[in-house]
Amino acid sequence: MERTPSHPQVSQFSLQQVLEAVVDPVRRSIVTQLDAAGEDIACGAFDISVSKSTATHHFKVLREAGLIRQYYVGTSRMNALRRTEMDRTFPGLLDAVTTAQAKGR
Amino acid sequence: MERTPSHPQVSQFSLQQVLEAVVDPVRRSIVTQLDAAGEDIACGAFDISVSKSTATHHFKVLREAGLIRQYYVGTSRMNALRRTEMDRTFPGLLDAVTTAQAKGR
DNA sequence: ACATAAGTACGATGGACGTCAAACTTTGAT
DNA sequence: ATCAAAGTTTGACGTCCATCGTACTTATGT
Repeated sequence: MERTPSHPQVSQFSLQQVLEAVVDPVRRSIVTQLDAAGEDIACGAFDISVSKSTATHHFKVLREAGLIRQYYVGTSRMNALRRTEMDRTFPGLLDAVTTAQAKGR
Repeated sequence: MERTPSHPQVSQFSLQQVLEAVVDPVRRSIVTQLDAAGEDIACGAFDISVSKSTATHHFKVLREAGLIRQYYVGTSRMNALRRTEMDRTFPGLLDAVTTAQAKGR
């Protein structure tokens, strides 16, 4: 188990990767829940409808796209939305997604 | 050949469909070129690197997502960006995509 | 009428991706 | 020491999708 997962730097963010991340409904739901909560959430505390191994996969995709930051607290892996950095790189993108999601689209 | 293709109404736009449309590099390039041109462009006048049949497929996906409007002029099929309607439905989304694209991400 | 131009329609194909189960690792609690 | 909790890793599987070539349609020009 890799205890210190690697995160991309802001300079490495790519639109392609971010779009590929948020195009999946499960991953978009994760982002939305993180955004709505306003605080970090453990992997197991999300309301998602897939198996644990699939969830791990989704978190990895989100992390590698730069959308979330992950760190361990005991056996739990916490997830933080990298909002500021995303907003700086792709202004309006995250807002557009979370807003549309909140409106039921 | 269907001469009057159907376009979705604004009320039918879905974030999922729009994201699925713009996640493809070729389709995103089409949107970007349309946005940059500021005028309608015929299918054949785009700078794309796929075959004609594949291009047709991409235009169809964009049309069904509500991103473009298509109409015939002679044998040419013109494409118009549905900017206003998109902006009203998903504020900031199109801007975020085209801006990031223009900045080379 | 005939030829050309511009797309469309229809399979077929190959690769990518979401999904899961099973086995494993690490940490914390009893 | 043991056990349970929380994720990870690996491999496999099915499906979806971007792509293409070929054949077809419609309109324009000669």
